[in-house]
Amino acid sequence: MQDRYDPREVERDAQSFWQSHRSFAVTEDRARPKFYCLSMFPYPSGKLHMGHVRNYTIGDVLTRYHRMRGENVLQPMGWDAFGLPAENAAMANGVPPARWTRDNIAYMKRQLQALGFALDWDRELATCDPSYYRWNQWFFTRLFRKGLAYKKTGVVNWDPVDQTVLANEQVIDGRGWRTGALVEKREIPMYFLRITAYAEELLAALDELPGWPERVRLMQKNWIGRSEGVRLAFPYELDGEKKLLWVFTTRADTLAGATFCAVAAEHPIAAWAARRDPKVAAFLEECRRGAFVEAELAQIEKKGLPTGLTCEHPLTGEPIPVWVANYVLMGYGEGAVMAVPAHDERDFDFALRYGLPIKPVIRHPLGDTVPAPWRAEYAEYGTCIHSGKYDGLAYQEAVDAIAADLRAKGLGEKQVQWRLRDWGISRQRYWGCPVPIVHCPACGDVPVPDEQLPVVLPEHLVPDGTGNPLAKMPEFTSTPCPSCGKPARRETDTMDTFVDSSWYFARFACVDNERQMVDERARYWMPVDQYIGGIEHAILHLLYSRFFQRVMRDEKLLEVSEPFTNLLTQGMVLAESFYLETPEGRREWVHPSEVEPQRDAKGRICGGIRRSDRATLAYDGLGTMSKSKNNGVDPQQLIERYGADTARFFVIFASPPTNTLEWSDEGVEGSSRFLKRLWAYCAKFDEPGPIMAEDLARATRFEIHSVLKQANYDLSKHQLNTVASAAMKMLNALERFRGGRNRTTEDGLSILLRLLAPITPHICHTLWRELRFGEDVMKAQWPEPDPKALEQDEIEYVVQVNGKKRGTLVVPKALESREVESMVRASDVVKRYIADLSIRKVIVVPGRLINIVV
RNA sequence: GCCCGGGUGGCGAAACUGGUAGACGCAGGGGACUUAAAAUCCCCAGGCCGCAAGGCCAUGACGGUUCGAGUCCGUCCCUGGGCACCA
Repeated sequence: MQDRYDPREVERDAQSFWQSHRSFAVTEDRARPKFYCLSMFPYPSGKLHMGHVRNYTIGDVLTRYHRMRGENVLQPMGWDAFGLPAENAAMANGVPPARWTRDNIAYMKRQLQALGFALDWDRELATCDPSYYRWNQWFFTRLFRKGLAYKKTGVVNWDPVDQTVLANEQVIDGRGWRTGALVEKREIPMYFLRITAYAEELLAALDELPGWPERVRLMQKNWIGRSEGVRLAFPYELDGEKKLLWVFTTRADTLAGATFCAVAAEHPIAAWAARRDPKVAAFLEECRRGAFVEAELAQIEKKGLPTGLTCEHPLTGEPIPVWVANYVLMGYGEGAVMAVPAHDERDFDFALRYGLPIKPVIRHPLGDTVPAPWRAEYAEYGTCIHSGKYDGLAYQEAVDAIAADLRAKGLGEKQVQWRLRDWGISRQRYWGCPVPIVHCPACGDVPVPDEQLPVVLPEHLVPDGTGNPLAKMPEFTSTPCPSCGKPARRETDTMDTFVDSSWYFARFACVDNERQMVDERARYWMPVDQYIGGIEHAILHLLYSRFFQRVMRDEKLLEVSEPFTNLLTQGMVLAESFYLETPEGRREWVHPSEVEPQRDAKGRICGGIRRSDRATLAYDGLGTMSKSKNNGVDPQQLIERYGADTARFFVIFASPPTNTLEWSDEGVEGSSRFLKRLWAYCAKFDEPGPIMAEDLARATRFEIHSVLKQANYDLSKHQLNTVASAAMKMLNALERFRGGRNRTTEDGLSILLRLLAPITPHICHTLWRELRFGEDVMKAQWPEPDPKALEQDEIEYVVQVNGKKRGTLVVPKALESREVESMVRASDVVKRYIADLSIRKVIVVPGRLINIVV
């Protein structure tokens, strides 16, 4: 065996062993428990980033651990290959997205292979392959026929110069990223998936996902957002016609305090008002150019105008003015609200601003009045006042009574409202899965029949930023209607890439099936037993996948309802970012490795200096590594310099998987040092050494097995950083005894190598063979601590006086608490710290600690 | 703004779900080896006071519960993620 650790050689040998033995190819095997371990597939952006390395190393550690436990483990890999960056790259370089994407896949695949992941590459898939996306299309047409996919208008960002739809990401400060033009909202027809039909089930089932982090379940719960309330109507008359303005409220108990109503800018009443009043029209125009994403919408100044319409209070018949306000969302509830300024903060601000009446109707903790400024107590539940017959009622009683009365008048009823909206999947973009619909002047929207699928996306096009190139391609758009055969137009919208990623995990089971979306094998492998991916996907991707899984279940394609039994959400890899503001106001992002950070008095980074030219840079804080901010650390250099095992060990050791990881290059060196030390220890393992004294052997054995016990516990909790620490502790324990193979060191080293094998598989593979422990460490049995090695005759108690540590006491193991107590009363510690004070109480925590209260 | 996390030495972290705060590492200091350096090995190391024994202070801040709080409760500060067309 070589003296020097050469990762390149070790990794090449191990990888070729796995390849020639087809070590990671798996098939259905009902004799063993199956374990489907999946990491979120990457978008092929060019090269792996640290987040990928972290994600896939965590997944690989769990995969190999479960394999060594004798389970039938599937770990596949694929590519989330459609998406916007490919179009951007195409525009920048004039290369078709297809070629850019496939080149990236080839490069990133080599990187994944270099990292030695135990992947079954036979199952590789890319969502941009027709063999994959045809099943998106097939499934869509089934949903369309069932009404679970449907068409309605939706709002998009419109760049009036490029005449194109922009993604939210492409809108910067309200302007198009390429043209700088003010972006407008535009309503266009789109296809939606009826996820709201599953809202109730998606919510209820969260309680039966013990393998998911509590916080993810909570986020999903809040996202789905079930609220119980009352849908009620304010009658009004328009052009001699009686009409109803419907609103939804969770606070029907405050109805008597409603002093005005407010409608969203997109509400029909707002449109009506705009036709009569140019000021309203201008306001709507302003809203149309205003914020689009919810985060901005929630922070804009609350503004509004009277529509000129007055309706009746449904209880009192009093006149209630109707306003249009920019804080009312068309997408939630009825697109209109009743405003109760006394008990709702937004309504309160709005009423103050426009001098609208504020009428308190709830007795809150601060009293019966609501003087400005706003206090959170005003919104609390309390008993009704100034509410006529409802006075004195508590929240629920009031809601029940009011709902019943409204119902009797036909002006309202209790309703469950969801925050969740249907999923708009149409994208006016080229590089995606074509929506399989043909528009026929005679037959309407006709789904493409199964035998004509897939609708193949032409791959040679290069988008130019002015709309979808498919729309300019008659060979694509002109097609006979599948229903009547007359000339018709093919839909050019493509699907949201979240559709692709909502079921790929099932397809890995049967990538080669050309006849079916999924088959028997998918029913064997599903659900995914362990899913691993970034916390940033906690809501959308995971919710869409849960929805898809249920629809597939209802289509009798799969049996289970939940796609992912256990979920590990890894923390993001963060890095600092710095930029130089150019004279034109653009930001030129400078890579952190080229920056000397500058710190303020508190030691916080507040800016930076570029090393090359001493330019002063602005600091943009810590954030996720991204191309746009030029702050990514390229793992390739790490792998080339230190080898895959060091890179793997480091990302596992640096931080627990769920923590965010603030990247720093220091520390990698230590991981490399540990592997070199391990190698050096093993290289001398067979050299003769001194005879090991019995008590040293016993102590070493105790150390190894107790560390192993803890490591196994940590593994079960997925706390992998301490498993890496455990391996280091084991090597430290073995090194205290220098050289020589004996029963103790052999036992210890074989445990160490097996414990470490999932993290650094290459070096462990080689050492396992070199030291003749066996043929393949991956086939070795997972180590369990020997209870005999853990036995101890004596226990060391910590002795505290009034909760402060004052000493220790070694006590024979078998003693009862009472006996321990009398021993401690006679001990030096008591003599020294207590002297003549009287002992009030002695608390003995068995096996651990004694606290004397004086 | 709303929803969900996190905050422990100079740095990454650990602490068996209320019981010895800082395991294991990184960076640092000292030493050995070397002509020298690198590599490797050994030792030291939370802060303050003290020659030492030892004492006091310390888990973002301030309160609370408890014999005992990094851990539980309350308020506040800082910070990361998500907010539906980035993936």
